[in-house]
Amino acid sequence: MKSLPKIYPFQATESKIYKLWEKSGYFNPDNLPPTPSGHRQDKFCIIMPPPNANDPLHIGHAVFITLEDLMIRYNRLRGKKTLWVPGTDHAGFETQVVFEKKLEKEGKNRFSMSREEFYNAVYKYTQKNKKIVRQQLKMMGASCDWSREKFTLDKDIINLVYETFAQLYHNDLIYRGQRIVNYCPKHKTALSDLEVKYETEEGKLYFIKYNFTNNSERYLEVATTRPETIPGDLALAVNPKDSRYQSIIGQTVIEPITERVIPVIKDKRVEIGFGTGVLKVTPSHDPVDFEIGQEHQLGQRPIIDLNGKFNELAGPLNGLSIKEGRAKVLTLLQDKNALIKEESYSHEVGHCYKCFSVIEPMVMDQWFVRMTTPYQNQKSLRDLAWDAVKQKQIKIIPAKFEKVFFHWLKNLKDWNISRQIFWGIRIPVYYCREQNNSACQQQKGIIVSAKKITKCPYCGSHDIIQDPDVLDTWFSSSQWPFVTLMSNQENDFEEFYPTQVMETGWDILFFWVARMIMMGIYRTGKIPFETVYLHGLVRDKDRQKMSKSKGNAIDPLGVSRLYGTDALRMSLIIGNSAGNDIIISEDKIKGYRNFANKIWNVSRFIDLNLQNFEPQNQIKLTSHDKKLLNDLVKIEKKVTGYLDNFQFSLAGETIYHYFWHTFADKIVEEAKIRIREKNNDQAAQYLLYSILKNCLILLHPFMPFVTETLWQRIIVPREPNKKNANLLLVANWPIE
RNA sequence: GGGCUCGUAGCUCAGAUGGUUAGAGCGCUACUUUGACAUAGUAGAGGUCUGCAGUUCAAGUCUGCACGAGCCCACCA
Repeated sequence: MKSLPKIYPFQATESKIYKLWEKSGYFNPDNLPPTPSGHRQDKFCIIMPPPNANDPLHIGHAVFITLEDLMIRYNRLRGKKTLWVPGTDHAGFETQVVFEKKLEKEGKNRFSMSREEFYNAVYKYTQKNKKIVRQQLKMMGASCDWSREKFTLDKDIINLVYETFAQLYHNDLIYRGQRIVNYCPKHKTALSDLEVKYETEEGKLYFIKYNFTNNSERYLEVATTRPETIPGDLALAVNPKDSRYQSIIGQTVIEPITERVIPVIKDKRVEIGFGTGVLKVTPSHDPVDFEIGQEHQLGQRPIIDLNGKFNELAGPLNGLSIKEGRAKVLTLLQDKNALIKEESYSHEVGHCYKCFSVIEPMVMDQWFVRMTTPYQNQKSLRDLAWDAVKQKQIKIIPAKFEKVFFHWLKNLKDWNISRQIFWGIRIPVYYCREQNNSACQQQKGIIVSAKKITKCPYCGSHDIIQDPDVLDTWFSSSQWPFVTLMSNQENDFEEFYPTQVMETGWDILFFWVARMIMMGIYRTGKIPFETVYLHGLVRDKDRQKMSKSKGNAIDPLGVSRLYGTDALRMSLIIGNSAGNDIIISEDKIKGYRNFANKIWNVSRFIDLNLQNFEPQNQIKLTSHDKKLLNDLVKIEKKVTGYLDNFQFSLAGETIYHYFWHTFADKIVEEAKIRIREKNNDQAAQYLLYSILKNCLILLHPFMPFVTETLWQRIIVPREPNKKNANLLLVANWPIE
């Protein structure tokens, strides 16, 4: 047999090894061979957080692939029936934004094509990306079951999502309402509260005169940051406890721009200490004002349209942009001598998390999920999630995020799930415009239907239209654990739900994890997963978040081609503890490439020194040898303990350190002398062989390619008759 | 305005429930091409674990305060 090359040739072996695994069928839990102790009884299932099918994978994906594959491989070696379900996400808004940018470059936009054309073009685009993502996952060594791959727009997935929508609607947990929502004027869609990012901005606080109607000499002074919304004012408000203003409650003033008469009301939401203690109430363009308006039945006066321009109700501002409108209002106020003063003022302004446009609060008809309302003698969705974590049915790692989780739930408001975009799952609702019988009127003409319909099921009218909006991506994602299992093999849901681990980034704890817990329990009565493991974000040497636009991103494929996938994986595991951001650099990856080479060369040396060695032979070991083997058992126990506790970095460091500085530096060096002095010392050979074999198993979840390559080369030919020994992928973990 | 986290070697970070001379990678210095590996080996330099006070037989690890850094949430217009 030809000896191994001096340097680990990862380029030449990785894809071959992956094919070998795929061909075995062992990624599929149904095909896994039995273990020495018999049947694989315990289950271990992870549902992959589906990467967005709108771009190739980046280094952040490499983190989750590595950690999840590590857990899956470890548990497979431990003899569990393991399932890792892969999939991709259509990522509604995100993908639409990416695609629109692409269109922009080509000089087009989404309004220059029909809704259907747009949808089809994006669909094609995501299909292309799905293929790329699949290739990349394979390259990273992901041992997921491709026969169960899912896409969030698969028909069966959509149907299940629609079922949930209908169920929520019938439980009165979903409602349509005219409410004030976060509106991005650039993308022309509403966003959920989570999609608004607040940032401190230096602005101005303007103090403005509102004259009383009964006495033009007297006026109220109002402080505002947004004078351009004055034409939308429907009242002024003061705090009922504010002694300064008791006498003027109930009087009327003149709004200074369009000179309408508006009342002065009292409301506890007004802070006595802020500005002058008088608030201008603009119910159509401010969330607090909206609430005040509702309570005092002030009605609505929208002066800004969906393009972010003022309309005719804004009087002299008609047709202007918001910025222009503000300038105009200020000149008008000055002309009227109504602007008392300006103060500089820094405050938090909401921005679209994608394009950073200033969010315009707008009153729109939208679909909401009730988060804090109990239903049918059940707890609210919020409380379902709250209790599951509180009662430790679900454990969050690291635990510090449990606090964050509860804090978020505490302040939760209803969830806006409708988006005014084209790409995504269309809301399964139709409106009957005739409503020509009482049954239909009772439903307010709202028909929730998963199937496309052409006539109203209540009154038979053909004058129906489908709701134009699509669902927030996170609405479908929140159901991912059970819809993936329900739509796969017949028994998957019964067998694998609840899953064992949900591994994802801490940045989507609210977006995704919290909502998965709510929806999972709501729909199935069971928690979706037992443990949530949150990894950190990948940052560069200077702690900057990696991104393509910053140009500091490490391309996982690039480094994997340069240094090997195993090196990349190891560098993403070591130094990466739950919840903490992970910093990687090319130097670090190089270091683990060197380690892969170390493993290779120790194996190469052993391979060259195993003449006449039969692993089956009875061998008399020295007491020193026995001690060394016993030390190895200690290491095995330590690594196992760390892995069971999700301390992957410590597990990796332990085996790394043992392999290099104990096995290679000491044990191999000592054995080298014995083998040289006593021709082919059988005990020394046995020692090296068995330690190497166990180390390959221990290292396999971390560095699957190099270990499997060596297993095929060194172990398999020497133990040809052993069942299941043909693939390291399904070998047996050295300790129970 | 509320909440959370962090401050350990030149750099980037580990150090669970407090317990022997505080660890890793990279970097640095000197020597070594010796038949597994120079993607290496041997030897070594480098830390009063931000500061102060406290709890304890014992603190990087727990408590309080101070200083410094970062993050999240939030309707004071």
